[in-house]
Amino acid sequence: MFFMEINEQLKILKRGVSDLISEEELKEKLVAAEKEGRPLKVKLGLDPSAPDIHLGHTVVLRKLKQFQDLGHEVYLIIGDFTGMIGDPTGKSETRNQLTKEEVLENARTYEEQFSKVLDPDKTNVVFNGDWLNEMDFADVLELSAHYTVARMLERDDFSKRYNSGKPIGIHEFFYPLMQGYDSVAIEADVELGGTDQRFNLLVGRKLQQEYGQEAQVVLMMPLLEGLDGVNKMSKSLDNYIGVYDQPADMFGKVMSIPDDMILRYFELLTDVSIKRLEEMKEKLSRDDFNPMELKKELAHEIVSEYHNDEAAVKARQEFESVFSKGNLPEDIPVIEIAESDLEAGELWIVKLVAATGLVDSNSQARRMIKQGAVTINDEKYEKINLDIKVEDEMIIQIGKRRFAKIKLV
RNA sequence: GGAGGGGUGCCCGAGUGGUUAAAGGGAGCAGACUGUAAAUCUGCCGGCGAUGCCUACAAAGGUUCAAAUCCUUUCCCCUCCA
Repeated sequence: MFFMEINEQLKILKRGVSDLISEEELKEKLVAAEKEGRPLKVKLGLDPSAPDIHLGHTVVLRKLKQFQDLGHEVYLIIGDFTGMIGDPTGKSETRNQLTKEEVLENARTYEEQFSKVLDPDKTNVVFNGDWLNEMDFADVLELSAHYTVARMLERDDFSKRYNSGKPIGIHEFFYPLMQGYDSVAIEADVELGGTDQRFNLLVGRKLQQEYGQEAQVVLMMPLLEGLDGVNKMSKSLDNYIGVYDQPADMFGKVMSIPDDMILRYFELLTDVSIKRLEEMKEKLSRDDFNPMELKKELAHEIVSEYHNDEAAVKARQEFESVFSKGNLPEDIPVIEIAESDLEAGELWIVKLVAATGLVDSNSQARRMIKQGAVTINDEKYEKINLDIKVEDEMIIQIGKRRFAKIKLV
């Protein structure tokens, strides 16, 4: 058959894994798969509301890719049903209920984005509405009868809310049940997820058993910390690196992570060997070693994965030019300013800075200037009662990394 | 159905008639130092061409010279009892 030797498979699959329930069961499944000549069904559930993936998501996707490369079958389950009801975890906030069209559109986007990591030809994309919509109330009751309130309250998030007097909608109990039922519906052998999904993943195991199936193996990947090195990478915290970020941007973002994240990023986001990881660890522990070098290497790896090698080399040069030597970046956003807005070719400095869109308001612009953060054509300005003669190609810089080029129209 | 508690800025959280654009902390931004790292120090952190004006303490009204603070109604949340 086409499978690699079991222990080799295990070794690959265990890399970077945070929790595996259980290794024994996974091994057994791998053995059975080989014997019966059928690939394992490996499942990942997806929320259809945020179709914009970043490197945090790729941690689990890369793991899926490993399964895929080993010849197993990957199922992406789009939670369209869930999405159309609206995820309640924002309590009083308005739920964003998605229409069928939006869900489909998002799903399309998903496939596109996932192909950055996964092999689209070997990936099955399915919608959980296909089976959840078919259930009638009796089916739902039966499903819910397989779980108890006490067990639901074991979930950290629920028990915390319950104990601190925060509301829990009954329907919220159904989210883990629905996700778990997805495993029943496709008869999953393995389900992947972040460590935050532990509860839901375990519900899947339990439900499969209740419905007379073998329990899925649960494989949890760590949640990748974002650029701050503390909170998990997420859009809402704006500490993410998007897979579509431009090379220069991507490179720069990697360079801004805290040093103690370097190894972790290498382990979870690149294919460098375990041996190499050990070497790096040793280097980093030495006092006379400047981690910046390794970080640049990391940035290079990541940029070349999502773009290409050439782009990575260029991004590095650009980075060194701009931040080590203080040169201007190559691509500066161009802001158009109408000449009719000027008075005798001049504009009040506060308005000029605000016009770049690099700050939100005149007041912010005013503050930036007062704080000495504003440079116009290499000259620093700290006074706000000043009109500036606006010229074409004028460069306005705020802080270290915000630039704009003026274009007169 | 009954009784009680509560809703403050991005988040947490003080504030119960004026001195409050609202203590304190966190996050964020900027400056210094650096390696766009960490740590540290400093400043900023609603809007407005501004020593003033406007908008803000769940929503809408009201009392008052003056309200986040008092009253009324509405909405939302929680706890206990049934």
